[in-house]
Amino acid sequence: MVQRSKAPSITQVAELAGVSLQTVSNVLNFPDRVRPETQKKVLAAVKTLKYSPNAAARRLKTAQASSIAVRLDSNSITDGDGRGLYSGFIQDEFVYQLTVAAENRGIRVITYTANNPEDELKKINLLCNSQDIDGLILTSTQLNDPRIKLVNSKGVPFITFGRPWGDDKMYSTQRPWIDVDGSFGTSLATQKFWDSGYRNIGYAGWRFETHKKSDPQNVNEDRFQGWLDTISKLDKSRKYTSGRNFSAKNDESVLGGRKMAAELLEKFPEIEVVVCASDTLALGVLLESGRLRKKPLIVSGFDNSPVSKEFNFSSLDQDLLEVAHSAIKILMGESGNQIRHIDFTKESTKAHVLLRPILISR
Amino acid sequence: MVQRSKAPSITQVAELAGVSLQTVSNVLNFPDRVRPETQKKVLAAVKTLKYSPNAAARRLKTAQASSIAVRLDSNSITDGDGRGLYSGFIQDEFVYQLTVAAENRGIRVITYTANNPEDELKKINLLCNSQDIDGLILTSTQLNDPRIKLVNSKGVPFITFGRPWGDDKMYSTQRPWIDVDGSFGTSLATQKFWDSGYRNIGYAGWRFETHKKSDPQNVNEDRFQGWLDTISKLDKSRKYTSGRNFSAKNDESVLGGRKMAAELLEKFPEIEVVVCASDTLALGVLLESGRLRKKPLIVSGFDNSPVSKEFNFSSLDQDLLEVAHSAIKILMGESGNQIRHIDFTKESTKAHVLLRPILISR
DNA sequence: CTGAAAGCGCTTACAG
DNA sequence: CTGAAAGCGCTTACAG
Repeated sequence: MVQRSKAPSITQVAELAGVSLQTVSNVLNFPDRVRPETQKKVLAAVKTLKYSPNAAARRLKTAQASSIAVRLDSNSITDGDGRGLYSGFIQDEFVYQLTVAAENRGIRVITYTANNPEDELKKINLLCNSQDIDGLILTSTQLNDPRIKLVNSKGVPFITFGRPWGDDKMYSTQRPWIDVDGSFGTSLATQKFWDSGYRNIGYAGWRFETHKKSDPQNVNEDRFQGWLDTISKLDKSRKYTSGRNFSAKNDESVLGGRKMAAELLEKFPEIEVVVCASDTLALGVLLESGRLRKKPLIVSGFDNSPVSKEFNFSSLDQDLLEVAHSAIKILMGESGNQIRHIDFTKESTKAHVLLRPILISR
Repeated sequence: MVQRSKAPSITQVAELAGVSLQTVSNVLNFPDRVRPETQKKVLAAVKTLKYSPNAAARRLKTAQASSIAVRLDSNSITDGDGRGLYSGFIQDEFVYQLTVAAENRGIRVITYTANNPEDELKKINLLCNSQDIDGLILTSTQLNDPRIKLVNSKGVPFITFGRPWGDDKMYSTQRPWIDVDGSFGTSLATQKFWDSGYRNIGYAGWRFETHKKSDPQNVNEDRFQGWLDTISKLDKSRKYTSGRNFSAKNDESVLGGRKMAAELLEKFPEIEVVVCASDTLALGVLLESGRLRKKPLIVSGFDNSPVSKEFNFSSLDQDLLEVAHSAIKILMGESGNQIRHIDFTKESTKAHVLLRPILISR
């Protein structure tokens, strides 16, 4: 069995190149300080020895972990309530793209898991205290999220993927976030269907509580609002103000979609198209309407997941590579390789990024 | 803005506790060496200061990264060919469970990505040379996988999730792996359906080339073989030897499943049940047979993904937590917190673990 | 059981 | 442009 060979150190590179440690370090970190011939010698030695700097030593000296952490969740559903066909699609794809974006800046991504919120606080605490990370990605944030308080107390830069709905400080630079504009998405789908000549465009989404605030207070409401505002504006012949016409709400499951299709077809037989809050719901509407009628309803979904591709319906695509790049920018600024507290008042980087989904027509 | 507070060091703990560094280190790493009263003092100081050892310093000194790496793939399909409804389910769930299992042993999981095989070699090379990891998880291995050669040359312990099909050294301790027994799975489903009284049990799977070797040479063939062997044994009334009776092969897509349902129903109208190679294929068979007949065919899928739950059909479940635990054992042995080269001839840990899926009946 | 000291492999002021 | 030296925060033989 091959034993792990002791990796070459900077000392060996210096010896082989016939220069001092300092020079080797300079060639690697500040090439400008060293004249070309010396650089060449050093680089040749680096190549010969297949040298890479020892990351632990560098981290110790620079006090920079050059790492960020992100939580991973299980996609295996344990209980009975539906979570759709591919609940983790966005999260998993985001983590993938985050790793891509981080690699581009020389940053490592460390994953962690949590059984419950307290467990997560412990894990984050350890990650920060051991100085394993100098930045954190938070997903699915709650109102008054205790994780934010913790991370702030540690002075570790963070960013949330998803707006902190309902938080007073939603637009404070203390609460940087990146999100995809759901309302814009459903509006876009509605408009496109209208432009294609359809006039009876319904909506199938998730349940939410009504309240008196003027702005949407969660994702469910946000996506619904995009459809409602747009169809109300386009179609003056009906009153959509109650929000009940042509729209239905149910669980995130194929069955939920099926139920809504049945409901909508019964109440509004003239309906032609249904804008849906998710690909799972869209599939439910598609299948059930195909069963009840000869010709299924036209549907659009959300996330452009494999489901929408396999069943060939339109869907709103979130550009997760761009989401990930934006997240990294908020942690590191426009360039450079350090995770740091960005001064959003002085730099061009924005603390809040709302990306627009695009409609993939099928 | 809260600046990142300088974390407490072992020196400060020692001062507060009124002991030497050495003693603090001992309390943390070898508690037995220190008497209880001293331990108490030290632990109190640790708590007061919220001290965690600096991971970089520990790594530098011990020359152990206490980290493993695993590749992440995108689940977003770029080209036209079907990859099913949830191609990444097993991989993503495995990475999640791997993180859980690693955390239990104090090991970090680092993710990386690769655009192509050469890129992956570069990434692995860097990870090893910078001593960021001391163990590696490899998925989707190829015949004569160059990654294995590379990692072996670095002397970094590794394990593959998935058997190295066709490799001469498949059962060598130089090639440790963990896998799920697909053949056993489809056999199990076939047997259960038979026991329930069904007699006309077909199979819908992926395409593969036939060859002259006696053993299956890939996953596709392995899953097919489980059905064929079992049904041949149970049903002496027919000849299944050609492997063509009651079985069909196609792409991993809903459409592929649909095509096979149509084909099987036409050729064998008496067919009642179809054992499928995946949940995606099972859904295709379910939907198409429901369209062609009043009563859809009974199907079973593979992976117990959300698809099988949403559409309520039976599926073969891989216990990925156990897969992950086995992977960690192969890298670290039965206990302890070091990633190392296990001497499989001397320890009870096995270099090859083939887990049995269980049938979730719905 | 406890302490003083060396050293892991880097980076970085500082001096030349 | 280059070199000798200090020090990051640990762990670990070694001496008491």
